[in-house]
Amino acid sequence: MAGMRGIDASSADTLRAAGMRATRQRTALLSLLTAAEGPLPVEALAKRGKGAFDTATAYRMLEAFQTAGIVHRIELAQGRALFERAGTHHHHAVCRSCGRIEDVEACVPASIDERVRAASGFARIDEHALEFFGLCRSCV
Amino acid sequence: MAGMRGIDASSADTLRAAGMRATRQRTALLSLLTAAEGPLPVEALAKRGKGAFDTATAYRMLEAFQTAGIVHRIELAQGRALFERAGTHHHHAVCRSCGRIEDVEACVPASIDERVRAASGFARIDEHALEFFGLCRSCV
DNA sequence: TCTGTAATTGCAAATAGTTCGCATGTGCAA
DNA sequence: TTGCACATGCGAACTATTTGCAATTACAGA
Repeated sequence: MAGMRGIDASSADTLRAAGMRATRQRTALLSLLTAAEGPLPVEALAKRGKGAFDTATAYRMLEAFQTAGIVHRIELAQGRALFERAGTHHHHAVCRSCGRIEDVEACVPASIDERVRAASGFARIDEHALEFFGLCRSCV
Repeated sequence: MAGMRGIDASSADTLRAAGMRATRQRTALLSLLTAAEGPLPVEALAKRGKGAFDTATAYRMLEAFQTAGIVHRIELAQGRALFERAGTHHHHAVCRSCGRIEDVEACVPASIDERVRAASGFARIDEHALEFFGLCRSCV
């Protein structure tokens, strides 16, 4: 792997490919998101970042990532946004008791976006989110 | 309509049927929600309530309504919760530009909740939410 | 490789939505 | 009609997120 400058090389490349500067903070944040096992709140990202970036900066970076389409923001926890690396289309199951979030493969027919567009007053529908709520095994 | 004590009679009945006191504030809030054309933030409910109830109280009432299953809370606007009268199962289309929210009839097959439960680590799935994102006609 | 410059960051202060404590008020069962 | 547990209003406290601004830094071009 000649030329690899570390585990963050691909994150830096992704950033530059998206037209944004590959700063130390952004590279660290994107690496964390890529390695994450699920959606995380900024608080958790900051903790995992071990001081590599400031919280306010994290929010700014995440907004930029969102705009670039490399990160998704979801609002499942009450009052706190969660962020996850974009790429694989999937949905979530949320435990009402402990808040645990699990990725879910199940999805709606691909044609549904178009069907909704036609039936609604919308000019275009380019994304959908599907969430399931219930109780995980640990919460009986 | 003998015996009807006003337009809020049914709201009061709904409250008592749910085992909660039919206070002036609760009756007013539930009437507003029932008459609403879509999900509303607490701010809008308070404004429509014209001083009939306090904002802090509105949050408390809405939490009680949620627990009783007569109101749904959704998190579509960034940072502010929206509330709507429960009853008809439906979903939402959200305009990324102006934030407009429209009800949508489209849904997933009824069997999907069970399928997700079986495939996931969840003991039970009793609800799902489906949101569509795009641009409404007014936002081109 | 060095440099200029515009983009980015850190810190601290400001917002905004939501929640809480507590004294007062009130629905409703008896 | 009355008692009292439950509800409400007010203000203060919280929490997540955003913003202003000066200092720092990535990286295109020399």
